[in-house]
Amino acid sequence: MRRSPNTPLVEEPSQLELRDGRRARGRRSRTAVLERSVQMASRDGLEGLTIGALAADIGVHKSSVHALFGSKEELQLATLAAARAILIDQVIVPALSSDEGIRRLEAVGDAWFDYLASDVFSGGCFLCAASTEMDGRPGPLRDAVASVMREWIAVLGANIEAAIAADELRADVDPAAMAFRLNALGMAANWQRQLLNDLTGIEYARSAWRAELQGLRARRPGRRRSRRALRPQEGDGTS
Amino acid sequence: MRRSPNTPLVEEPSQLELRDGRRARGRRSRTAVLERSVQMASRDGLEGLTIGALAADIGVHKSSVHALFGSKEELQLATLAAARAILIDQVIVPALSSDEGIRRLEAVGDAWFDYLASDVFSGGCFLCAASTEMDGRPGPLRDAVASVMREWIAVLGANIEAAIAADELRADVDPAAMAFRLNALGMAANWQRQLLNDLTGIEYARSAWRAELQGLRARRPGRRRSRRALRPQEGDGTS
DNA sequence: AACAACTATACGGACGATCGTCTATATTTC
DNA sequence: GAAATATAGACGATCGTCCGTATAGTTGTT
Repeated sequence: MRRSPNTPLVEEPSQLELRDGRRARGRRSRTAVLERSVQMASRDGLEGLTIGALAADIGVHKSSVHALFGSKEELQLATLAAARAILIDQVIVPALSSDEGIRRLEAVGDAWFDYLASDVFSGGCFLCAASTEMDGRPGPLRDAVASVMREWIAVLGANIEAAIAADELRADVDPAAMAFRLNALGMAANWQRQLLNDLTGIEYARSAWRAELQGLRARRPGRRRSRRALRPQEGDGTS
Repeated sequence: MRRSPNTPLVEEPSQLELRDGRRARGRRSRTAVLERSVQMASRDGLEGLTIGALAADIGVHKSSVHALFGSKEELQLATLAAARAILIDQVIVPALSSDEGIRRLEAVGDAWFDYLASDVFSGGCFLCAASTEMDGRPGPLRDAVASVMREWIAVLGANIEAAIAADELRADVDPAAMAFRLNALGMAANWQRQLLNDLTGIEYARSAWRAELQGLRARRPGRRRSRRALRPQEGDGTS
């Protein structure tokens, strides 16, 4: 496919455009590239992402893609940022309508597992893949991945703390430990779905996520349950 | 470093040699290559593993390494097999001295977390990395990774079933779901240790692993506990 | 025991393909 | 006019693979 020099890579402006200092045409082209690069990177990894294959996929010259981002590392960082935006849109934003604390943790879990079961990324959870891919080598890309994951863990931890403060969770719950366990469920669910083509892991994780929230309820539980003193549920996660 | 043509890549025979149909000299050389390739692949991934870099690391010509395995894919498969052998040696074998069921699950957990905290692989748990790396693309390599992981899950599941049969775990425990949760703890522990350089995840996982085994004890618990009816412990994993 | 035939290694060098990057140039946009 | 965008083409580096050749190790024959 040959195009006359300097027609834009996309015609229609996307709704995902970020307001940076650059011009509108390039912004749209960058967004269009990133929409493909997140998919490719979710399958082949951030390192397996190549400018040539990406350009061929879009139908554009290699140097055009390169020029838009300046270097491969910048492309990788932009791809990571785009994936983060998608994750926030898919998992965090839907949960913001629920009250902070237990309810939002439930909502985040629901949204996360829906997202893991969906095909938002053709190669599975982008950040799960990027985490294990980048964890061995130093550099700004690894730091960026770690930063995003810290954000995610912090969201879980903050809501656990809020739940404790609101007496929705027992006071002796360690927020960091509980956030670790909740996060572990999603990562393993993504692993089982992607590698073994098995969706039951997501259901196991859903059950275990609920059990974790139910099992550690404080003596005075939230609105939903009886006001009488309640023994903590044991919850083995098998529905 | 120049070597006269056809001196073996290693002088001393290793104790890890497999008895295949090939000659002894090449077998030793292959083993020597694999000792390095598992380390490189644990850092850079199975796909990031390159014959050239591997040969340079050992101090051998590129074509020598290639000839020993025939193709890069064969090298990758052999590297995976070598990593599997190391994992078995580090995690499974030490637990075989414990009785099947709860005791072996405890032993496997201990060995696994010791292994995850160690530097057996410089890039972290080989199979955790290979799982998320390969899960997007079809082929024999992905199948091999999936096969090894199925083995691992099956080991957990078999011991959970044995524990149920021996009344060490409650009869209503779903073995597959519990194996999923146990596996999730290790994968997340490896993730936190490698990406965030934080060993506390391993301690969270240890506690949660113990809590999982303790919390789902059957009414008639094992030798260690009182014979009186015992309420299942709730166990939030915070020590 | 000696020798030849043969196979498995190991090396050196080359192949085409693809990688990221750079330069030059044309066009659009501000 | 200046800055940004897009194309075309080339660069050296590295990728996996292959070929030719030399040697070591084994096997078979005498």
